[in-house]
Amino acid sequence: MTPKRGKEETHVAIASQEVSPARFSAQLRSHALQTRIMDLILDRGLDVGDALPTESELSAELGVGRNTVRESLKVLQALGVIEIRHGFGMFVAPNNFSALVSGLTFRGRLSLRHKGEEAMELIDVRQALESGLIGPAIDLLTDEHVADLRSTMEAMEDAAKKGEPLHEHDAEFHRRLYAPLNNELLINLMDVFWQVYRKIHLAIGTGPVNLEQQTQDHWDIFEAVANKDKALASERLQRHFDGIRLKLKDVAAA
Amino acid sequence: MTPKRGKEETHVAIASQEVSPARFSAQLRSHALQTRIMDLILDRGLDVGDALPTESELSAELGVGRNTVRESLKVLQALGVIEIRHGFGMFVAPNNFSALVSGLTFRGRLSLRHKGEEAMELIDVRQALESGLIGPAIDLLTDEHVADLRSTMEAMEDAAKKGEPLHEHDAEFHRRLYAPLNNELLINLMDVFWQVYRKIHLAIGTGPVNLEQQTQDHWDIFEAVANKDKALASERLQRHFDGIRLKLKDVAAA
DNA sequence: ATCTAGACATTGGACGTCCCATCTCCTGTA
DNA sequence: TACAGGAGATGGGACGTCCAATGTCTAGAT
Repeated sequence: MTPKRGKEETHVAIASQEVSPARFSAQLRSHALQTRIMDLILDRGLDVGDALPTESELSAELGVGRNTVRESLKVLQALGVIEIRHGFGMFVAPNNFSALVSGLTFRGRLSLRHKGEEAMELIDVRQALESGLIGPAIDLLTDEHVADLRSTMEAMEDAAKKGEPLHEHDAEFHRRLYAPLNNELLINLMDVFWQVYRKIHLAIGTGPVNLEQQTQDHWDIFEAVANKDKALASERLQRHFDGIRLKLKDVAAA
Repeated sequence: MTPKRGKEETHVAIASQEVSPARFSAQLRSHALQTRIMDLILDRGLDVGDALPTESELSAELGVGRNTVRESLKVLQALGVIEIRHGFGMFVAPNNFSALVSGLTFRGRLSLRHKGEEAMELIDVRQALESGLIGPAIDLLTDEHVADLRSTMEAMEDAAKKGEPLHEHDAEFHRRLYAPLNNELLINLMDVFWQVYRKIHLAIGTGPVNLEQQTQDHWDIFEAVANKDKALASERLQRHFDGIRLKLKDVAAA
């Protein structure tokens, strides 16, 4: 007999955060193991780039099977905590949020099947972050930063003239826009959002792209930033994202 | 390029952005497996709450061992993609960013050993997000939202008078502040940041807390929001985070 | 007829073992 | 001196086995 799963009456109330008295050990044990490994790293004073004990050593020290510890290690790798190199060892990873990309992308694609709400939410957050932080960034802007931005824009323009895709330059532009803030977390976050947005876009198929318009938008933003006109820069960024939002809506409708 | 942080020891140069041609299969195979599972979910049209195939079925369908598929499943669980319930099955998880908390917390604690920079960066991002988004939130604020906020504040005041910790009310206040935006991603993100901040704070030991002052800060913010005074609300939020930042610095110094 | 306790099937959790893949480092040879 | 190849170590993966948790179903009592 094949009990058809998954199409039954919706199992409601999955994952309510309340303390469901039932599954205490279920979820928590593996999580506890992950925590123990992270604590071990912190306790031993390991720093970024330092090597962790081998899988076997960890298995012995933590008193769990190697397969079990491997599962936790994979999770830690996915969370960007450690880096695993086949045949060499495991190391404390540098800051790296790329792990979040896949999870968020999945969410986005899942929601796109319905109304694409979540993809819009992503744009909203990006818009708030970028247009809100451009002011503080301009405060800290140096000539060097402006020069970097200009060279990025020139590269983007070159690519546009050649008809090449400019997403890499686009990402680089936004990244450098906030470099003055010297906030790695922010840069990583925005990078993640950017990549997720792009992956979702790829998954649903990109509409027609207007390379010249896209380049001009960025030049306009650059101009406002170079002139240290915070209000104008913020407004143009706002517009920039409005445009992205509209385009996404169009594509989703098709 | 991510800005280089301080120490540059000469041992293993791992994790450089270079695409080491060797590490293709190593890192990518497990990642590919995760992607295959996510694609399988999307292809079959599974939605939040629907059941996935069992571990054995997945193992057979994907042509990999059960242990291997389990590692990927654990990763997907950690990324908040699926929910695993012992003895029952695996299900597509609802939006849930709590998975990111542990990874970010680890990062924060790791950085606190040096200069606590990363914890500060976290505050910066929160500050930018909250003070930047309070305006749009006020635009969409209804009387009901205000009532919710007021009741949260009253609960906080009660707790303060009893000398109880108010972190839960604190979190609730900030959550409800942005409820009008109806942006789940944002709420989840801010929740994550809040929890990470709290965990880091716990880990390094909380300094003396002034319950009355804390409550008053929130009342001030509430007042500005209830009066729909965007500028004042934004400024008071800004100051609120400035206070948090100072306190964190004090604790880290001790 | 209804309710409850316990058996049962299903499913994930943990572990051990074996072998393969890949990396680094060292050694030997040209 | 330089290059190639092997040795050793380490992670990657696959089964197989047993354990534990959970939901369901049935038999018995009331």
